[in-house]
Amino acid sequence: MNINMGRGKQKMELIADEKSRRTTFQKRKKGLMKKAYEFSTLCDVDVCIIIYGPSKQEDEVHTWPTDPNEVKRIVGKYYSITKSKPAYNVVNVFDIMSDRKRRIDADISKLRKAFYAAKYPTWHQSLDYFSNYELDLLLNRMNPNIEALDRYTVDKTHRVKLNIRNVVVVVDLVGRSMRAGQISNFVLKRSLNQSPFMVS
Amino acid sequence: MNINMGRGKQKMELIADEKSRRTTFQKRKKGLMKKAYEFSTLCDVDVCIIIYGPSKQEDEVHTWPTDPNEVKRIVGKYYSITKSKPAYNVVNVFDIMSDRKRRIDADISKLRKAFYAAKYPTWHQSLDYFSNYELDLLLNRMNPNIEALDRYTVDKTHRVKLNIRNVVVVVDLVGRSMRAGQISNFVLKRSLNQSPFMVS
DNA sequence: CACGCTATTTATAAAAG
DNA sequence: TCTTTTATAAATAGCGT
Repeated sequence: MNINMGRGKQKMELIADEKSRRTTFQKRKKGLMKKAYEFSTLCDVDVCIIIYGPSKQEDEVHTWPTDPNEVKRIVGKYYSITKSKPAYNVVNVFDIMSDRKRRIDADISKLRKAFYAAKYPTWHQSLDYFSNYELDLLLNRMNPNIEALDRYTVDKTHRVKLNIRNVVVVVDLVGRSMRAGQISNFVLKRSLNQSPFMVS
Repeated sequence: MNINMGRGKQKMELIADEKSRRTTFQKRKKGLMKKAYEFSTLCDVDVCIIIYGPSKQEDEVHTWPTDPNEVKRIVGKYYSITKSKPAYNVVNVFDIMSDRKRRIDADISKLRKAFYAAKYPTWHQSLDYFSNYELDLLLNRMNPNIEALDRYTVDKTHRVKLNIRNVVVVVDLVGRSMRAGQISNFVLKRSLNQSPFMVS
């Protein structure tokens, strides 16, 4: 056996050698994950780490926690915290929408039935968090029935309009029992690199 | 001086004593951040850490990188990677929308002018990333002029519809020169805990 | 390339100031 | 309560199998 030497401190800069860079990536990724786990356990705090592998492979993403739902939850919390304070001119939806609501109610009712009939009971839950990920799932679930749904909505004031340029529009017409101020929930998702898709 | 002892390994479980838990939180947070920095530097990878403080204070969120835009960028990447594969029935927007586009074009043109006149040049940039955070900023900027904008959109097919139940709808009518397939960009943001707001 | 090994450097729990 | 110190545990870079 040789005498080991030269494992000293290294400069804090990009590791030039690709081989050792990959090795270091693996080791330190593991270390970071472990630290996150310990930190979370010892102090009982929400921690989330997202790491991208050095390759261009899209599937090379590593997270802690592993569960995408947890990642989403923690990230969502971040967004709700860091968002700028709304400075809206608040309009009383209840009053202004009242007559429009009446006009739309009948249609909504039909739509709601149609949608429930389509058996997407998880939708409500999905909407409880702002989540690009979940909206995607939702969209995928909806898609087979969008045409049918659309037949109900064509030419209605509240219809789904369109999706252009990687902007996908989804309309939640389930309506949540249409309590005051709840006409319908519009959920739109803009995602990059997405195929053109349209609800006409 | 006393002889130091008892700094040994500790059980991997919640630290009962609040005082030392807080101390550990600070120390390990710092350590984790440092690790993330080193990792990112040595291996040139995107890393993002989000940590919530143990208190209930909403502003107790710590991230690495510190820059919210970086956090947003990295998180956005995560979403675009983990999203389920779209299984859309792709419709050729160019064809189907062509005549509707013609009808709408004139209005869009007016709207675009109105909007540019309102001097929100940053909007385009904002739209380059899916970002709850940025959409908030955008919405806040738009708000003072939404009424004016709305006057143009009332009763148009492409008007902003409404926001109910913490779902905020924003319409980008800038139109990006209305190239084929680009009617307009609809941007909707659903954010929790937000005041009722409506564009009627 | 995936594992061990070990010299060193780091991180950090607890004590001290 | 904060800051610094110190003993110990962990992490890990370079090497070998």
